[in-house]
Amino acid sequence: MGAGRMNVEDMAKSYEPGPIEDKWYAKWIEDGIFKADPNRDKPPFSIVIPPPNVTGSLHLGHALDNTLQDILCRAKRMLGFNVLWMPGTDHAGIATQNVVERSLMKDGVSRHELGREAFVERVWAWKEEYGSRIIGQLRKLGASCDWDRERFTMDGGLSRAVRRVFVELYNKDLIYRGKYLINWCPRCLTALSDLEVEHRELEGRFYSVLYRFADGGGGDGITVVTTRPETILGDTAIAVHPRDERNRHLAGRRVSVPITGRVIPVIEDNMVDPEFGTGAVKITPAHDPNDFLVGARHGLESIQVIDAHGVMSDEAGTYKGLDRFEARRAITEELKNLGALPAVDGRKHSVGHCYRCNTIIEPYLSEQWFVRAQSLAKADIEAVRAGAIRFVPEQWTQTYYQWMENIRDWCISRQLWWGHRIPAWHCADCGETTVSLETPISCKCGSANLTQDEDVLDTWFSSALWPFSTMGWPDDTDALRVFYPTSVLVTGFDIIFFWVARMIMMGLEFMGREPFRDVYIHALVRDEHGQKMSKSRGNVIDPLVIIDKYGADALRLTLTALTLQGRDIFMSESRIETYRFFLNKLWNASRFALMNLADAPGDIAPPGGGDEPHLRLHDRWIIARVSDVTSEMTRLLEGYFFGEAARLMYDFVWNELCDWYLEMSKPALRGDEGPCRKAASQKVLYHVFRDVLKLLHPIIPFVTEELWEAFAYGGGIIGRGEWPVAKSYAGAESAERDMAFLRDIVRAIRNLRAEVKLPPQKAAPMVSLRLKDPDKTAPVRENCDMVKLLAKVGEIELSPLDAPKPAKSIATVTADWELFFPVGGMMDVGREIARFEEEIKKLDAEMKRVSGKLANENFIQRAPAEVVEKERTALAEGEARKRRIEENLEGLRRQ
RNA sequence: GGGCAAUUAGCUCAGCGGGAGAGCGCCUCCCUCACACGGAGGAGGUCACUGGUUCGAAACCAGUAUUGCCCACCA
Repeated sequence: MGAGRMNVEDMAKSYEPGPIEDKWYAKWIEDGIFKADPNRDKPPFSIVIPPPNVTGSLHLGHALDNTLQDILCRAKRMLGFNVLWMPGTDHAGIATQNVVERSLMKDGVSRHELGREAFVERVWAWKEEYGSRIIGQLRKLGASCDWDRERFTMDGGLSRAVRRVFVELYNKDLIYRGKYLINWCPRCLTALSDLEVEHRELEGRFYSVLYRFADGGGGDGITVVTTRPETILGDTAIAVHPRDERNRHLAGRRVSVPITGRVIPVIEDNMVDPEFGTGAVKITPAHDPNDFLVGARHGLESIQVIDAHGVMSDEAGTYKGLDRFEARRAITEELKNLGALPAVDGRKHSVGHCYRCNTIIEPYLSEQWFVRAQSLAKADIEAVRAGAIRFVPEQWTQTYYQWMENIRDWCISRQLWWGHRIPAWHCADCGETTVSLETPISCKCGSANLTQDEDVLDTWFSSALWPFSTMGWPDDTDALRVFYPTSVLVTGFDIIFFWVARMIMMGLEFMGREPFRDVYIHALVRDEHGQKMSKSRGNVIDPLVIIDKYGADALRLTLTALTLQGRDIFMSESRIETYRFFLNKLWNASRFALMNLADAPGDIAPPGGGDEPHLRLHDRWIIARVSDVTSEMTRLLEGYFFGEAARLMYDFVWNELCDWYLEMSKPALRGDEGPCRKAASQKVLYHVFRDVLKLLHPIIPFVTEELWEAFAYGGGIIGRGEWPVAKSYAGAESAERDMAFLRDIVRAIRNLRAEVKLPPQKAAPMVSLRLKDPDKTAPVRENCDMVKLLAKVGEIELSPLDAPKPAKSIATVTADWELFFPVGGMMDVGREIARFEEEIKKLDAEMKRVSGKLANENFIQRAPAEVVEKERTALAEGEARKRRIEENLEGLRRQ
C-alpha cells in the first residue's frame, strides 16, 4: 500500500492555505534550515536584505523584493550552496523620529519638552515594542532569512562600524565640516541631502522687479526676474554675464534694492545665462544655491532673511515674523505700490520638497558635515566598468554612471535626535574639533571643556555599510571571509542612489572589494491602472490582507509571474485570483496522482526513460518534458528571469501535465491496460510530481511542502531536497515530436466534433487516420499506438485503417497524416460549403505569396537552405490540400 | 536641458530577422468518478507613424508622435 502517502480523503477538495503556512514556517525554523554556517563545505551564496524601516509595515514593494530574494535563496540551497540571507531593519532617522513625535503629540507633549535624552529613550522603547512587527510580516511571507543573525542599524556592532568609518574618512580628509547653503526642511528642522529633495513641477510666477540706479548715472534701473520676491530683502548684488553685449555696460554700476533701499553693486559672473529673462539676475547668497556660489566668488555679504522655521527673521525688518509665503504676498503687494513690479507672469517651475514630510525645501545657510564624494566615485565607476559589479537589467548601469559622474558632496549631518551621533567634539575654549573613536577626555589644547556635536548622521550613512557591518566588521569574522562580497543585491530602482551607490562606495573603500557581484533591480509595484500606490489615493493593496485571504504562496506567485525585467508591475486582486486558481489546480492534480498511487508500493524506482518497458508515448513525452523544464527553469533563475520562470511552470503544469499527461494516463491508471501498464504509469506519475514540486518550491514553498509530505517523498523537507537534474535520453526528441503530432490530431478531432455539434462523451466520432504517402512507413507503428491511445481516452472510435475513404468526409491534414471524418447527416452542408470556399480563398492567397517568394532569385540564393525547403514543402502541401478540399467540396455540392 | 523606458487582441503583457502568441475578459458547448478555483471549442490584431537597412522587418537603424519615469545650480 502507498506507504506513508496521504489518503486523498483527508485532503480538502480545494486548496486552503489556512493553517498550512504557519505550520510549515514553524517547522522550517525548528529544523534550522535557514541557518548559514561559515564552516560548511559548500560554495557560498549570500544576500543581505534591504533593511526595512523599523517603522514600516509590509507593503507590496517589500513583498516583491523579499519574494525574489527568497526564490533565489531557496533555489540555491537546493542547488547545494551554503546560503546566507542576512536579515535586519533600519533605524530610519527622520521617519522614525516623526512617527514617535506624532505619537507624543497625541499626549500633547513635544520632543523639546521631553528633552533629547528622554526622547531618544522613548524611540528605543517604541522600537522594542513595534520594531519587530515588520520582521513578523516577512516571516508570514515565507522569507527564509537566517533570523539568528538579525541586525539593526543602531545596534552595538553596527554603531561601532559607523564610528570607525566616520573617523577614518575624516582622517583621510574625505569628511569635512563647513558652512554651506544646504537643503533644509523647515518642518523637520534638519538638513537634507540632495537626494532627499523631491522636485515637483508647480505652477509658479515670475515676478519682474525693478532695481533703480543709485549711483547718479543715467538710466532708470535694471529689471530682474525672480520666483521668490521675499528674498530680495537679502539681495547683495545684481549679476550680468561678462560677454553679454546687451547688459555688459551695467557692470560696476550701483542700484538700490526696492523696499530696503540697500545699495548693491552690479557684478559680472559666468553663471548668468544672457539669454534668460532680462539677462540680469539678483544675487541672494543666503537663500539660493547658485547665488551662494556667486557670493563666495565675489566676497558678497550673506544676509539671512528667513530663519530655520521658514519665518522671516530680524533681518527682514517690518516683515519679521511672517511666514515665508505670507511674506511673498506682502512684499509683492508693496513692490506693486512702489511701482517696482513691472510684470508678473505665470510659469511652471520645479520646486523641491522634503521626501519625508513634503514641505517645500528652503535653501539654508548652516554648518554641516559632508563626504567628499568625487574622489570616492572614481573607484565606484571603475568597479562597474570592469565588470566586478553587474546591473541586471543592464540599462541601470547607464543611470548609475550618470549619477556617479556628476556626483556632488554628500551632506551627512542631520539636526535630529534619533540616529548615530556624530563622533566629533567641539572645544569651548580653543574652538578646535576632535573626531575620535572613543569619547575624548580633553582637547588638544588641554581643555576638558568639550561638547559632542549635536547632529546625527544621515540614515543612509549606516545603510551604506550594511553588507559588511552586519557580518561583524571591523572585526575579521568567519562570516566576512566566507560571505563577503555578497552574491547579489535585490532592490528597487528608487534607492539606487540612496543606497546601492553608497554601499559600493563604502564597500570598496573599507573592504577593498565590491559589496555584491550582481545588482538585480526590480520594478515598482503599482495598482492595476499603473498608479503609484499611496494612502492618499486609497489604492493600497495590503499584502497582509492578501496573505490572509489567499495565502502567501498566491501572493508570491502573482508577484513573481508579473515580474518582467525592467517593467513596472500592475497589481490587482483579480490578478491574484488567477494564480490562486493555479495553486488549486496543482493541489487537485496532486490529489489525482495520490488517488492513483494508493495501491502503489511506497518506494518507487525512477523510470528509466526511453527503454523502460511498458511506457507509452505520453509517458516518454512527459519524462522528456520534465527534463526540459528543469534545465529551462534552472537557466531562468540563474539569469534572474523571475516572471518567465513562474510562467514556465504555470504553463507546464497546467497545459501539459494536467491537460494532456494526466488525461492520457487515466486508462492505464484505471487498470484498463493491465497491471504492467498501471505500474509503469504510477512510476512515472510519482517521479514527475516529485520533480515538479521541487521546481515550484522556491516560488511557492508552502503548498509544495505540504504536498511533498502528502506524497511521502521522504528525504526530509523539500527545502533541503536536491534540485532536480535534467536527464535526457535517446528518443526524447522523437517522443516530443510525436506527441506534438498526436496533440494536433486530437485538436483536429475536437474541432470537427465541436463544429458538427457532436456532444462530447455521448458518442465518439468515427474517424480513420491514414498515411498520406503509403510508401512512408517510418512513424506508422508509433502512430498506430497513438490512435489506440486516442480511442482509449474516448476521443474517437476507429474505423479500420485500411477502410476505403468514406464518400462524404472532411479531410484534415496533419504532418504525414490525413484524418477522415464520416459526417453522415451531422452537418450543415451549406455552412460547410461556405467554409471550404473561404478556406480555398485563403489557401490561394497563401500560395500566391509563397510562390512569389520562391520565384524571387534573391530569396533562393540568400535565404538559408532549410528556409527555402520549408517554403517549397509548404507550397506542395498547400496545393495537395487545395485539391483535397476541392474534392470534398465537389462531394458536398452533389448532396 | 540631459537620460531611460514603453507603444503588439477589449485589458495586462510575451515575442526582438523567416508570415502574430499567452493570461484575463467575451461567445458556444459541457457539473465526464482530481479540480466549475474545472473541461472542450471559438471570435478578436495595418504589431504608433515615416523613412532606411535586408531576398525578407512587429523585430535592426534613423527620425516623428504619444505616454511614463529618472536626473539637473530652468533666476
